[in-house]
Amino acid sequence: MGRVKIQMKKIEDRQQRNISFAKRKNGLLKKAYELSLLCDVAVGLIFFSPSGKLFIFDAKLSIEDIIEKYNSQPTYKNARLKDATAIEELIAKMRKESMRSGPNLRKIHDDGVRNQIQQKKIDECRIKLAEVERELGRYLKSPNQWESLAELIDRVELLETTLAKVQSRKKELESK
Amino acid sequence: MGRVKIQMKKIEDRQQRNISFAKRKNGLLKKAYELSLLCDVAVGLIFFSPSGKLFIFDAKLSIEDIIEKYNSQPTYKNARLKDATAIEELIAKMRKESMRSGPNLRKIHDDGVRNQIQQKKIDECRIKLAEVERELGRYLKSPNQWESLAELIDRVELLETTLAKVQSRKKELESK
DNA sequence: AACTATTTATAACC
DNA sequence: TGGTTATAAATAGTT
Repeated sequence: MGRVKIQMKKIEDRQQRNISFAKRKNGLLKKAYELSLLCDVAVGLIFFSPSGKLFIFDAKLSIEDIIEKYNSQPTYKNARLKDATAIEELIAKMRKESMRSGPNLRKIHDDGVRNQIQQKKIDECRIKLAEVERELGRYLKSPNQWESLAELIDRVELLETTLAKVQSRKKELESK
Repeated sequence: MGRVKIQMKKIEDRQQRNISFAKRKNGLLKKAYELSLLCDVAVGLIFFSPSGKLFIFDAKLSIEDIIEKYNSQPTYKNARLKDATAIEELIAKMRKESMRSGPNLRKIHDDGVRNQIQQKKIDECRIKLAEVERELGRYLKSPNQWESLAELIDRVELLETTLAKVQSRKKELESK
Protein backbone atom coordinates (compact mmCIF):
# COMPACT_ATOMS: atom_id res chain seq x y z
CA MET A 1 0.00 0.00 0.00
CA GLY A 2 2.45 2.59 -1.00
CA ARG A 3 4.00 4.26 -3.94
CA VAL A 4 5.52 0.97 -4.93
CA LYS A 5 4.97 -2.58 -3.93
CA ILE A 6 7.70 -3.80 -1.64
CA GLN A 7 9.24 -7.22 -1.47
CA MET A 8 8.21 -9.26 1.52
CA LYS A 9 11.62 -9.61 3.07
CA LYS A 10 13.57 -7.91 5.79
CA ILE A 11 14.18 -4.24 5.08
CA GLU A 12 17.94 -4.03 5.17
CA ASP A 13 18.34 -0.29 5.71
CA ARG A 14 18.03 0.24 9.43
CA GLN A 15 16.47 3.68 9.23
CA GLN A 16 13.90 2.58 6.70
CA ARG A 17 13.18 -0.43 8.86
CA ASN A 18 12.52 1.76 11.86
CA ILE A 19 10.25 4.04 9.88
CA SER A 20 8.35 1.09 8.54
CA PHE A 21 8.07 -0.36 12.01
CA ALA A 22 6.66 2.84 13.42
CA LYS A 23 4.00 3.02 10.72
CA ARG A 24 3.09 -0.63 10.65
CA LYS A 25 3.02 -0.88 14.42
CA ASN A 26 0.14 1.58 14.49
CA GLY A 27 -1.58 -0.22 11.66
CA LEU A 28 -1.29 -3.56 13.41
CA LEU A 29 -2.57 -2.15 16.67
CA LYS A 30 -5.51 -0.62 14.94
CA LYS A 31 -6.36 -3.86 13.19
CA ALA A 32 -6.17 -5.75 16.45
CA TYR A 33 -8.38 -3.18 18.13
CA GLU A 34 -10.91 -3.27 15.30
CA LEU A 35 -11.11 -7.06 15.24
CA SER A 36 -11.75 -7.09 18.94
CA LEU A 37 -14.39 -4.39 18.84
CA LEU A 38 -16.25 -5.35 15.67
CA CYS A 39 -16.25 -9.08 16.35
CA ASP A 40 -16.42 -8.85 20.13
CA VAL A 41 -13.44 -11.09 20.76
CA ALA A 42 -10.46 -10.94 23.10
CA VAL A 43 -7.13 -10.13 21.47
CA GLY A 44 -3.65 -10.06 22.93
CA LEU A 45 -0.60 -8.88 21.04
CA ILE A 46 3.00 -8.87 22.20
CA PHE A 47 5.83 -7.67 20.02
CA PHE A 48 9.19 -5.97 20.05
CA SER A 49 10.59 -2.96 18.29
CA PRO A 50 13.78 -3.29 16.23
CA SER A 51 15.63 -1.92 19.24
CA GLY A 52 14.14 -4.55 21.50
CA LYS A 53 11.45 -2.62 23.28
CA LEU A 54 8.45 -4.65 24.30
CA PHE A 55 4.96 -3.65 23.22
CA ILE A 56 1.74 -5.09 24.50
CA PHE A 57 -1.80 -4.65 23.31
CA ASP A 58 -4.87 -6.27 24.78
CA ALA A 59 -8.58 -5.89 24.30
CA LYS A 60 -11.63 -7.41 25.96
CA LEU A 61 -9.35 -9.22 28.39
CA SER A 62 -6.10 -8.22 30.02
CA ILE A 63 -2.98 -9.73 28.55
CA GLU A 64 -2.58 -11.64 31.78
CA ASP A 65 -6.00 -13.17 31.40
CA ILE A 66 -5.35 -13.98 27.78
CA ILE A 67 -2.09 -15.72 28.61
CA GLU A 68 -3.86 -17.50 31.41
CA LYS A 69 -6.50 -18.71 29.00
CA TYR A 70 -3.81 -19.77 26.61
CA ASN A 71 -2.03 -21.70 29.32
CA SER A 72 -5.14 -23.32 30.67
CA GLN A 73 -6.53 -24.29 27.30
CA PRO A 74 -5.95 -28.04 27.26
CA THR A 75 -6.10 -28.21 23.50
CA TYR A 76 -4.05 -25.18 22.75
CA LYS A 77 -1.43 -27.19 20.97
CA ASN A 78 -4.02 -28.35 18.51
CA ALA A 79 -5.27 -24.85 18.04
CA ARG A 80 -1.78 -23.69 17.43
CA LEU A 81 -0.88 -26.39 14.97
CA LYS A 82 -4.06 -25.88 13.08
CA ASP A 83 -3.50 -22.19 12.96
CA ALA A 84 0.11 -22.61 11.92
CA THR A 85 -1.09 -24.59 8.96
CA ALA A 86 -3.46 -21.85 7.98
CA ILE A 87 -0.74 -19.27 8.30
CA GLU A 88 1.67 -21.31 6.27
CA GLU A 89 -0.92 -21.50 3.56
CA LEU A 90 -1.41 -17.78 3.78
CA ILE A 91 2.31 -17.18 3.54
CA ALA A 92 2.62 -19.58 0.66
CA LYS A 93 -0.15 -17.77 -1.12
CA MET A 94 1.51 -14.44 -0.45
CA ARG A 95 4.80 -15.68 -1.82
CA LYS A 96 3.09 -16.96 -4.89
CA GLU A 97 1.47 -13.61 -5.43
CA SER A 98 4.73 -11.78 -5.00
CA MET A 99 6.35 -14.03 -7.57
CA ARG A 100 3.73 -12.92 -10.02
CA SER A 101 4.76 -9.32 -9.52
CA GLY A 102 3.62 -8.67 -1.35
CA PRO A 103 -6.82 0.32 24.78
CA ASN A 104 -3.81 -0.93 26.20
CA LEU A 105 -0.49 -0.56 24.68
CA ARG A 106 2.47 -0.84 26.92
CA LYS A 107 5.96 -0.02 25.91
CA ILE A 108 8.29 -1.61 28.35
CA HIS A 109 12.03 -1.65 28.63
CA ASP A 110 14.53 1.05 29.12
CA ASP A 111 12.51 4.25 29.36
CA GLY A 112 11.15 3.95 32.87
CA VAL A 113 7.66 3.41 34.07
CA ARG A 114 6.16 6.82 33.51
CA ASN A 115 7.32 6.98 29.94
CA GLN A 116 5.98 3.53 29.29
CA ILE A 117 2.47 4.44 30.23
CA GLN A 118 2.63 7.76 28.49
CA GLN A 119 3.79 6.07 25.35
CA LYS A 120 0.91 3.67 25.59
CA LYS A 121 -1.54 6.50 25.79
CA ILE A 122 0.13 8.44 23.05
CA ASP A 123 -0.08 5.48 20.74
CA GLU A 124 -3.72 4.93 21.55
CA CYS A 125 -4.49 8.55 21.05
CA ARG A 126 -2.77 8.64 17.71
CA ILE A 127 -4.91 5.82 16.52
CA LYS A 128 -8.01 7.52 17.81
CA LEU A 129 -7.05 10.82 16.34
CA ALA A 130 -6.55 9.21 12.96
CA GLU A 131 -9.96 7.65 13.20
CA VAL A 132 -11.63 10.88 14.15
CA GLU A 133 -9.95 12.66 11.30
CA ARG A 134 -11.25 10.06 8.91
CA GLU A 135 -14.70 10.43 10.38
CA LEU A 136 -14.52 14.12 9.81
CA GLY A 137 -13.58 13.57 6.22
CA ARG A 138 -16.65 11.48 5.76
CA TYR A 139 -18.94 14.00 7.37
CA LEU A 140 -17.77 16.62 5.00
CA LYS A 141 -18.72 14.40 2.12
CA SER A 142 -22.24 13.51 3.18
CA PRO A 143 -23.34 15.41 6.26
CA ASN A 144 -27.01 14.80 5.59
CA GLN A 145 -26.97 11.17 6.55
CA TRP A 146 -26.50 12.06 10.18
CA GLU A 147 -29.98 12.99 11.02
CA SER A 148 -32.06 10.28 12.62
CA LEU A 149 -33.57 10.83 16.00
CA ALA A 150 -33.47 7.16 16.79
CA GLU A 151 -29.77 7.20 16.28
CA LEU A 152 -29.33 10.13 18.57
CA ILE A 153 -31.35 8.39 21.25
CA ASP A 154 -28.98 5.47 21.00
CA ARG A 155 -26.08 7.82 21.51
CA VAL A 156 -27.67 9.33 24.55
CA GLU A 157 -28.14 5.92 26.08
CA LEU A 158 -24.57 4.98 25.40
CA LEU A 159 -23.32 8.18 26.91
CA GLU A 160 -25.49 7.85 29.97
CA THR A 161 -24.36 4.30 30.56
CA THR A 162 -20.74 5.21 30.21
CA LEU A 163 -21.04 8.29 32.33
CA ALA A 164 -22.53 6.17 35.08
CA LYS A 165 -19.62 3.79 34.84
CA VAL A 166 -17.09 6.55 34.91
CA GLN A 167 -18.73 8.22 37.89
CA SER A 168 -18.85 4.96 39.74
CA ARG A 169 -15.18 4.45 39.11
CA LYS A 170 -14.47 8.00 40.15
CA LYS A 171 -16.20 7.51 43.49
CA GLU A 172 -14.31 4.33 44.00
CA LEU A 173 -11.05 6.17 43.60
CA GLU A 174 -12.12 9.12 45.71
CA SER A 175 -13.10 6.93 48.61
CA LYS A 176 -9.61 5.53 48.80
CA MET B 1 -12.21 -0.73 3.43
CA GLY B 2 -15.25 -2.05 1.71
CA ARG B 3 -18.19 -0.95 -0.31
CA VAL B 4 -19.23 1.24 2.54
CA LYS B 5 -17.59 2.49 5.67
CA ILE B 6 -18.75 0.67 8.75
CA GLN B 7 -19.23 2.02 12.25
CA MET B 8 -16.58 1.02 14.73
CA LYS B 9 -18.82 -0.89 17.09
CA LYS B 10 -19.76 -4.48 17.65
CA ILE B 11 -21.42 -6.05 14.63
CA GLU B 12 -24.73 -7.13 16.06
CA ASP B 13 -25.73 -9.66 13.41
CA ARG B 14 -24.02 -12.88 14.40
CA GLN B 15 -23.55 -14.18 10.90
CA GLN B 16 -22.08 -10.93 9.68
CA ARG B 17 -19.84 -10.86 12.71
CA ASN B 18 -18.52 -14.31 11.93
CA ILE B 19 -17.89 -13.40 8.30
CA SER B 20 -16.09 -10.27 9.35
CA PHE B 21 -14.07 -12.20 11.87
CA ALA B 22 -12.96 -14.73 9.28
CA LYS B 23 -11.82 -12.01 6.90
CA ARG B 24 -10.22 -9.75 9.46
CA LYS B 25 -8.51 -12.62 11.19
CA ASN B 26 -6.55 -13.29 8.01
CA GLY B 27 -5.82 -9.62 7.59
CA LEU B 28 -4.54 -9.31 11.13
CA LEU B 29 -2.38 -12.40 10.79
CA LYS B 30 -0.95 -11.09 7.57
CA LYS B 31 -0.15 -7.74 9.13
CA ALA B 32 1.52 -9.41 12.08
CA TYR B 33 3.52 -11.62 9.77
CA GLU B 34 4.57 -8.70 7.59
CA LEU B 35 5.64 -6.57 10.53
CA SER B 36 7.76 -9.40 11.81
CA LEU B 37 9.37 -10.15 8.48
CA LEU B 38 9.90 -6.63 7.14
CA CYS B 39 11.11 -5.18 10.42
CA ASP B 40 12.77 -8.31 11.73
CA VAL B 41 10.98 -8.32 15.06
CA ALA B 42 9.34 -11.00 17.18
CA VAL B 43 5.55 -10.94 17.26
CA GLY B 44 3.11 -12.99 19.28
CA LEU B 45 -0.64 -12.85 18.81
CA ILE B 46 -3.30 -14.65 20.84
CA PHE B 47 -6.97 -14.23 20.15
CA PHE B 48 -10.29 -16.00 20.20
CA SER B 49 -12.99 -16.52 17.64
CA PRO B 50 -16.56 -15.43 18.40
CA SER B 51 -17.23 -19.04 19.34
CA GLY B 52 -14.32 -19.04 21.76
CA LYS B 53 -11.75 -20.93 19.77
CA LEU B 54 -8.15 -20.03 20.53
CA PHE B 55 -5.81 -18.77 17.82
CA ILE B 56 -2.10 -18.35 18.18
CA PHE B 57 0.38 -16.72 15.87
CA ASP B 58 4.06 -16.23 16.51
CA ALA B 59 7.04 -15.18 14.46
CA LYS B 60 10.76 -14.95 15.14
CA LEU B 61 10.21 -16.41 18.60
CA SER B 62 7.83 -19.03 19.93
CA ILE B 63 4.82 -17.75 21.77
CA GLU B 64 6.24 -19.32 24.91
CA ASP B 65 9.47 -17.36 24.54
CA ILE B 66 7.54 -14.19 23.86
CA ILE B 67 5.43 -14.66 26.97
CA GLU B 68 8.58 -15.47 28.88
CA LYS B 69 10.13 -12.20 27.73
CA TYR B 70 6.97 -10.39 28.72
CA ASN B 71 7.07 -11.96 32.16
CA SER B 72 10.70 -11.06 32.62
CA GLN B 73 9.77 -7.39 32.46
CA PRO B 74 7.48 -7.14 35.46
CA THR B 75 8.31 -3.59 36.49
CA TYR B 76 5.42 -2.06 34.58
CA LYS B 77 3.01 -3.91 36.85
CA ASN B 78 3.84 -1.56 39.67
CA ALA B 79 3.50 1.44 37.49
CA ARG B 80 1.55 4.44 38.62
CA LEU B 81 1.00 7.34 36.33
CA LYS B 82 1.43 10.63 38.08
CA ASP B 83 0.58 13.05 35.35
CA ALA B 84 -1.53 12.56 32.31
CA THR B 85 0.00 15.46 30.49
CA ALA B 86 0.70 13.64 27.30
CA ILE B 87 -2.73 12.21 26.85
CA GLU B 88 -4.43 15.46 27.72
CA GLU B 89 -2.41 17.26 25.13
CA LEU B 90 -3.38 14.73 22.53
CA ILE B 91 -7.02 14.90 23.41
CA ALA B 92 -6.87 18.66 23.27
CA LYS B 93 -5.32 18.35 19.87
CA MET B 94 -8.09 16.03 18.86
CA ARG B 95 -10.70 18.51 19.94
CA LYS B 96 -8.90 21.33 18.24
CA GLU B 97 -8.71 19.36 15.04
CA SER B 98 -12.41 18.76 15.19
CA MET B 99 -13.14 22.38 15.86
CA ARG B 100 -10.91 23.47 13.07
CA SER B 101 -13.07 21.46 10.72
CA GLY B 102 -16.18 23.19 11.96
CA PRO B 103 -16.17 26.10 9.54
CA ASN B 104 -15.70 23.70 6.66
CA LEU B 105 -18.86 21.97 7.65
CA ARG B 106 -20.87 25.06 6.97
CA LYS B 107 -21.43 23.94 3.48
CA ILE B 108 -23.86 26.13 1.65
CA HIS B 109 -26.93 24.26 0.60
CA ASP B 110 -29.72 25.46 -1.63
CA ASP B 111 -32.19 24.93 1.15
CA GLY B 112 -31.86 28.27 2.86
CA VAL B 113 -30.30 29.62 5.98
CA ARG B 114 -32.32 27.64 8.47
CA ASN B 115 -31.18 24.35 7.06
CA GLN B 116 -27.63 25.50 7.02
CA ILE B 117 -27.66 26.35 10.68
CA GLN B 118 -29.39 23.16 11.63
CA GLN B 119 -27.01 21.17 9.54
CA LYS B 120 -24.10 22.82 11.18
CA LYS B 121 -25.41 21.86 14.58
CA ILE B 122 -25.92 18.31 13.50
CA ASP B 123 -22.43 18.17 12.13
CA GLU B 124 -20.93 19.54 15.29
CA CYS B 125 -22.87 17.11 17.37
CA ARG B 126 -21.70 14.27 15.23
CA ILE B 127 -18.11 15.29 15.45
CA LYS B 128 -18.22 15.36 19.20
CA LEU B 129 -19.96 12.04 19.27
CA ALA B 130 -17.31 10.53 17.08
CA GLU B 131 -14.67 11.72 19.48
CA VAL B 132 -16.48 10.42 22.46
CA GLU B 133 -17.16 7.12 20.81
CA ARG B 134 -13.46 6.65 20.34
CA GLU B 135 -12.91 7.37 23.97
CA LEU B 136 -15.70 5.08 25.00
CA GLY B 137 -14.30 2.27 22.96
CA ARG B 138 -11.21 2.42 25.04
CA TYR B 139 -12.81 2.90 28.41
CA LEU B 140 -15.44 0.27 28.02
CA LYS B 141 -12.78 -2.26 27.30
CA SER B 142 -11.07 -1.97 30.64
CA PRO B 143 -12.58 0.59 32.95
CA ASN B 144 -10.48 -0.37 35.93
CA GLN B 145 -7.32 0.67 34.16
CA TRP B 146 -7.86 4.32 34.86
CA GLU B 147 -5.00 5.18 37.02
CA SER B 148 -5.43 8.78 37.85
CA LEU B 149 -8.32 10.45 39.58
CA ALA B 150 -7.55 13.72 37.90
CA GLU B 151 -7.86 12.06 34.57
CA LEU B 152 -11.18 10.56 35.55
CA ILE B 153 -12.56 13.90 36.57
CA ASP B 154 -11.59 15.21 33.19
CA ARG B 155 -13.45 12.33 31.57
CA VAL B 156 -16.52 12.95 33.62
CA GLU B 157 -16.56 16.53 32.56
CA LEU B 158 -16.16 15.63 28.94
CA LEU B 159 -18.89 13.06 29.12
CA GLU B 160 -21.26 15.36 30.95
CA THR B 161 -20.71 18.16 28.50
CA THR B 162 -21.23 15.90 25.56
CA LEU B 163 -24.26 14.27 27.08
CA ALA B 164 -25.83 17.63 27.70
CA LYS B 165 -25.25 18.65 24.14
CA VAL B 166 -26.63 15.47 22.74
CA GLN B 167 -29.69 15.65 24.95
CA SER B 168 -30.27 19.20 23.91
CA ARG B 169 -30.12 18.17 20.31
CA LYS B 170 -32.42 15.26 20.99
CA LYS B 171 -35.06 17.52 22.52
CA GLU B 172 -34.72 19.87 19.62
CA LEU B 173 -35.48 17.07 17.22
CA GLU B 174 -38.27 15.67 19.34
CA SER B 175 -40.05 18.98 19.54
CA LYS B 176 -40.43 19.11 15.80
C1' DA C 1 5.68 15.09 10.71
C1' DA C 2 2.82 15.74 6.43
C1' DC C 3 1.59 14.44 2.01
C1' DT C 4 0.01 11.59 -2.10
C1' DA C 5 0.28 7.95 -5.32
C1' DT C 6 -0.43 3.35 -4.90
C1' DT C 7 -1.22 -0.91 -3.07
C1' DT C 8 -3.89 -3.56 0.05
C1' DA C 9 -7.89 -4.87 2.91
C1' DT C 10 -12.48 -5.67 3.06
C1' DA C 11 -18.07 -4.86 2.94
C1' DA C 12 -21.34 -5.98 -0.05
C1' DC C 13 -22.52 -8.74 -3.56
C1' DC C 14 -22.80 -13.18 -6.12
C1' DT D 1 -19.04 -21.29 0.91
C1' DG D 2 -15.78 -19.39 -1.74
C1' DG D 3 -14.96 -15.79 -5.44
C1' DT D 4 -15.65 -10.86 -7.36
C1' DT D 5 -15.97 -5.86 -7.16
C1' DA D 6 -16.26 -1.31 -5.55
C1' DT D 7 -14.61 1.34 -2.05
C1' DA D 8 -12.20 2.48 2.19
C1' DA D 9 -7.86 2.25 4.48
C1' DA D 10 -2.84 1.55 4.97
C1' DT D 11 1.47 2.86 3.71
C1' DA D 12 6.20 3.54 0.60
C1' DG D 13 8.32 7.06 -1.04
C1' DT D 14 8.57 11.85 -0.91
C1' DT D 15 9.01 16.71 1.14
